[in-house]
Amino acid sequence: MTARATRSGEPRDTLTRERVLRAAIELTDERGIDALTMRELARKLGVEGGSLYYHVAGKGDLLDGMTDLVAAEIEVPSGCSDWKEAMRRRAISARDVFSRHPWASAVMDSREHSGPAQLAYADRVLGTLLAAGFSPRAAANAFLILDSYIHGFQRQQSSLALPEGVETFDVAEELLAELTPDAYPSLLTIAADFAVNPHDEMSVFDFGLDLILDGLQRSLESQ
Amino acid sequence: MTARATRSGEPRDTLTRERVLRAAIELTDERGIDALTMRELARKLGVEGGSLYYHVAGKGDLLDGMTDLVAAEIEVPSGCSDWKEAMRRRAISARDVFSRHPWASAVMDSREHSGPAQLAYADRVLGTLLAAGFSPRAAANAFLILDSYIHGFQRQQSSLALPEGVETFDVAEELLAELTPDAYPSLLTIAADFAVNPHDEMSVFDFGLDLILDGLQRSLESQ
DNA sequence: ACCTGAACACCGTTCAAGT
DNA sequence: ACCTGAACACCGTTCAAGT
Repeated sequence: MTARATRSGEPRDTLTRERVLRAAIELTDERGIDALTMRELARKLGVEGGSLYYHVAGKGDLLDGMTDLVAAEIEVPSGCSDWKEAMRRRAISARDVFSRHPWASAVMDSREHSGPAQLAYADRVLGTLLAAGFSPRAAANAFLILDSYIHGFQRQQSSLALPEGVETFDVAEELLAELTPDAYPSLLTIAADFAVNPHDEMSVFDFGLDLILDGLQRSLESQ
Repeated sequence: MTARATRSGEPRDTLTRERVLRAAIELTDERGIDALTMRELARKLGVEGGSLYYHVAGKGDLLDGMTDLVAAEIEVPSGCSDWKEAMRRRAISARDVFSRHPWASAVMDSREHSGPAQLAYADRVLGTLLAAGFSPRAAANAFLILDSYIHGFQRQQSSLALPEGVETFDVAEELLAELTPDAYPSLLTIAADFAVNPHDEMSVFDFGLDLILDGLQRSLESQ
């Protein structure tokens, strides 16, 4: 089980910044951001805590490197004539990436430095919008609005992350059970509805996304 | 300057959960979430670190209490016949509150427990939407979409929080200066535009908000 | 060049002991 | 009932010393 248990055939040679970042992402995906500790990461790599500082400037640099690798996973279709379809696909790709790495959105927002993959991502998104006829200002606005929605949705999803087997209406009922009955009538109505027909968050995301894309298209046409 | 310098006239008597939470909010507003330490908070209150545990269950409970007090600051207009205007006002109120407490949005999303003020907030928002004719499902969706946008926008704003006197286009130019010239052509175009006419984030927020509200209205009418 | 092992300052939390 | 003071296990980071 220990990382030292490696046969001599493997490329066990030495650590790499890349290998450190990959291991950190794996660790954080599996056990959450609080479990990401320099010592714990070192243990996973079969090395001592201080050794990591040879490949990474510090924990901040580690987090920056992790988020940039995650950003590289987001696909931005190019050569797609329809800007709306391109933006929809990259939004859905971003949502999928962030649901694979639920910590990434929060870490991105807490750090200020953008790596090359994040810059390339922004460049391609903005390029698509500019090519579609958005003014520089309008393109920047559209990017900001879309990303606010994508990140905000992800943040609420990951904070609502439920243990296996627990359904949303269980939580809703439990929540309401511990409160005085008539204190929150509207919440009760919503919870009751959730208990009857379960909720599909995916389709809600798509609904809101199309709503924003339609609005952006309208503003583009009346520009 | 020390909290002990209090004349005997003041109600110096004893600590309260309320006073602990208020001091924690003040400390975090002034010096950021990393500066919020049990020991530092205790020092601000003229008390020892361990004493706080008499008024607060732990740091998690402290954060929950803080966010609930912040949530209580958000105004949700009631008795307003126009749901759209009510939602616009509460969104702008939320944005103002979150810009006074830039740490609050991230902390809310990282914690799972909602306090009474947060529940009351949700109840009033949902109540407004239900009264306007939204189905329970549609009201829940609209709430989720609007809050995703509000929180996501705030998160990007606070991560871009600039030191006093630094302008957005300074940052853009500095960013691009350290890169190979032609690597990010679209980013360059945007940065150049920002350098000419500075950006007003407030109006961008309003633009995106109205865009979403209009879309929700359309979906309500065709329901 | 890469890693160890020990140290430093700091953190959240607990708890006997004081008043 | 409320607070102190010291302890515990943990954290990020540094650095001489090893190979």
